[in-house]
Amino acid sequence: MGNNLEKYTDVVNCPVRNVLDRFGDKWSTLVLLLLDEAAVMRFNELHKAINGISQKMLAVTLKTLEADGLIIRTQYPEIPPRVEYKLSERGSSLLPHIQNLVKWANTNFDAIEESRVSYKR
Amino acid sequence: MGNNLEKYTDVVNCPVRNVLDRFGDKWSTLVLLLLDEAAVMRFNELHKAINGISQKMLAVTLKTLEADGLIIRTQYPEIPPRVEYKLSERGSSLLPHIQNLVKWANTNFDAIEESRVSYKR
DNA sequence: TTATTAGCTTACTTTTGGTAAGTAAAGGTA
DNA sequence: TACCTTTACTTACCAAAAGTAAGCTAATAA
Repeated sequence: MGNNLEKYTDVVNCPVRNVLDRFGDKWSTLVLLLLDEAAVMRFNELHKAINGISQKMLAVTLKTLEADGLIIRTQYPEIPPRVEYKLSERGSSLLPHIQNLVKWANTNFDAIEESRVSYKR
Repeated sequence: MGNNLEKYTDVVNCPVRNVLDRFGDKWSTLVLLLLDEAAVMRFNELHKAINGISQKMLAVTLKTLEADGLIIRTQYPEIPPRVEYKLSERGSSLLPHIQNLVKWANTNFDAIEESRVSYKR
């Protein structure tokens, strides 16, 4: 009863779940990785850089990342509008962990693919 | 053109995306964390431990984790059946990275919640 | 008049997750 | 004999979430 499994099993109120869900989606980590390399990027730059994302999903992704304080949005009062996105400190502190997952995924990709193929047979 | 953004932007063929998608779902990390603590667990133990998962989703989750070689399924020829799940070496090698994300989520949870609230206003 | 930028809106499709029921096999109970 | 239990699932169906494509907006410059 008093063990530490409890902290995972209450899915609804779990802080971890609550946070990880936000960048466990299809695009968020991609945006974070790109901003880590590019310092600042504009909306259309990101849109061109991420092959296959729609404008709507990019807008939604940027908005939730901003709401969570992981990226900073700077808007310039110009016409046509100019908006720049960059990592916040909080976002930068998350990035090493994502990079580690990326490294893990890269080193284990081939073996996992093999497992998947042989699992089907 | 020869920069290293390319390795992220081709979403369809991206090995990272391909791998991370598999445990970026609703339940997989939860199962991995539980197996890390418990060494071995049976189907119904997991079902009881994870508040809110359906039998179907647990079965699907365990199957894909097994297909990727992250967990090992051992079946005993008894009636009623007994099936035990445990982490594989590959699964164990992934776990520290997940734990790091969990730690990050826990330390940043309060601040992120605040950001979310003030973002709405 | 058209292009530009950073979106928003609408309608639609796809993917994911959830519910409820059923199945198998052997043994125990009435 | 009929039926109830347990375990580890599978199946059929349904709802919700995520994603897509296309069109709309603003103000200005070419």
